[in-house]
Amino acid sequence: MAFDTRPVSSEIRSCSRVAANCAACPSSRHCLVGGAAQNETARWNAAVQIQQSIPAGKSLYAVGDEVDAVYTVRAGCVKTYTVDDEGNERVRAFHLPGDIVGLDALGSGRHLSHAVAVTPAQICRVPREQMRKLLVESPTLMLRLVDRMSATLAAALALAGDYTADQRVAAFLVSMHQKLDPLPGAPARLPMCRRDIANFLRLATETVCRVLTRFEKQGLISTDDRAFRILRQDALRELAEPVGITAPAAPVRLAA
Amino acid sequence: MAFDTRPVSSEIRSCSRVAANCAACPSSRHCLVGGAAQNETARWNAAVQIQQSIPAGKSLYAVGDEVDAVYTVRAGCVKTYTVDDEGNERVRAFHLPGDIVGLDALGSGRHLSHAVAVTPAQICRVPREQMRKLLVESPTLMLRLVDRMSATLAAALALAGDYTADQRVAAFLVSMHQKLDPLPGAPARLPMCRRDIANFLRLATETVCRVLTRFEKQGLISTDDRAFRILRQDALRELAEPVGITAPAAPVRLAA
DNA sequence: CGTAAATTTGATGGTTTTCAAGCCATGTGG
DNA sequence: CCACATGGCTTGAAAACCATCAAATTTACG
Repeated sequence: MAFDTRPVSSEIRSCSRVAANCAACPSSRHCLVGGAAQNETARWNAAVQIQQSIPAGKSLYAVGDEVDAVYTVRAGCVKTYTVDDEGNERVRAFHLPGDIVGLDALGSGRHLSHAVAVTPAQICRVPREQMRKLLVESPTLMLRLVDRMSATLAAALALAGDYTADQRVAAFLVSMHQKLDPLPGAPARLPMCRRDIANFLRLATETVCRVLTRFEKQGLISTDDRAFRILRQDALRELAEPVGITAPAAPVRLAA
Repeated sequence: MAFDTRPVSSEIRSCSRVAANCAACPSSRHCLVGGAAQNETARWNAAVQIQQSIPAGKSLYAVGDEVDAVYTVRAGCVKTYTVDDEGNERVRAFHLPGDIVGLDALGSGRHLSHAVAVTPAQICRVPREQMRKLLVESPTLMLRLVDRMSATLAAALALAGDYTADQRVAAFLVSMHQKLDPLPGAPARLPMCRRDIANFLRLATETVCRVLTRFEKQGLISTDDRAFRILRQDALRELAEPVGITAPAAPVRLAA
């Protein structure tokens, strides 16, 4: 059991269930509604039923569960994974603030993966029907969603190629740094343990570890436990480029 | 590269039309319409505009081409592949009799991959609009199509995992033997060269070669150039099982 | 029949995994 | 407060596995 007992923000500890308030949400700039017009934010806000604090290690849903809602991550980190015939866990994705969890099975109606909080997390719950209605009413949201889903698929397929450990780890660092979006000068802190990173990248834990130490020795990054800074973004991006999971530096453009 | 990749599609459109006759097609049992009711076969037959022989190495379409039709393979083998930034070819799939080629981009309207005949091939051309109409009119066809597409996606994702060369080759042999479906006692003959197999499986050509030789020494298969027999299906399937690209022995069952 | 391509085999090297051990922080019970 | 256990992280040594390089042999085809 991977409980993470680091101190968390008072915000997360205090509220278990509160009324949604997207306009004041600190993660809005990462969220699907971020930058949406006033009335759309309001509509979204009305659809979001519940904000809930999830302790680290707790499951949001399991394989086979009926899909009755999708979730957006407001704070913390949620991982989704599958389990094969032999019981081996296989991390499919890490979901950070603004990401949507639970879209994998909107078609079949039943979840194809497990979702577990990696760190204490705050999530917003959007009932399935509300979500569907929102998307029909708002072309902008729909476009954003399609954009995200295709990006997710591309990221999943990107890991399919036969890349070196260096390329995978570099791509992971760049991608994570981008998503974590730390304040200028501040380090980014990875929410997940090395084992999960390795599993996600299809590498041995030791390999991830060794690559990180080498990157640090080469002056590409600096690390301190789970926190890291990118010292030479150009070199790291060049390494990561063939993997192609890194979005361009500019924020995702949306179709008009 | 000895392949003549000049596009053939204009030739296909302009050449004299051969009347399709699905009822008499030797590949019907592999085809989407195989086993369909009489009237559905007739509808499909009416939609199929052209049967055309394609010489080995000729291109059906290229990346960026407008999607104006889908094709079904009647005989021979067609491979689809993408080309990355560095010009490296990457085989996505081999299409055998009954398979549908060109579905990759029904949404975007432009092909995302190249399609080339690996051997002399016979293909049937179904214009896009006809295809769409057929699917709307025939729920059975639609179900069959969805079934095939999900199987294709599963196969693509299966190769994403980190499997050993033995597992990959075993899975390939089992899968191909199943699709080639040789007469009892007869060997199956692979239509594609070792290089394409290796590319598809993300292995070096020499590795594929060595694994095949070893499999033969171990008595799992017998080979003669591109032809092969499976001598110990159980052992081969056990090897291939983690990859999971092999359908169950029974034919695919369709919802009523 | 001869050339080019495809296939096969051998030798070598690099990358990654595996096995093993040590370090460090955290938590528990005496 | 200390001894001890635990789990995550790191490092080292060895082996497995596969790619690469090189060359021999076979096959395809004009």
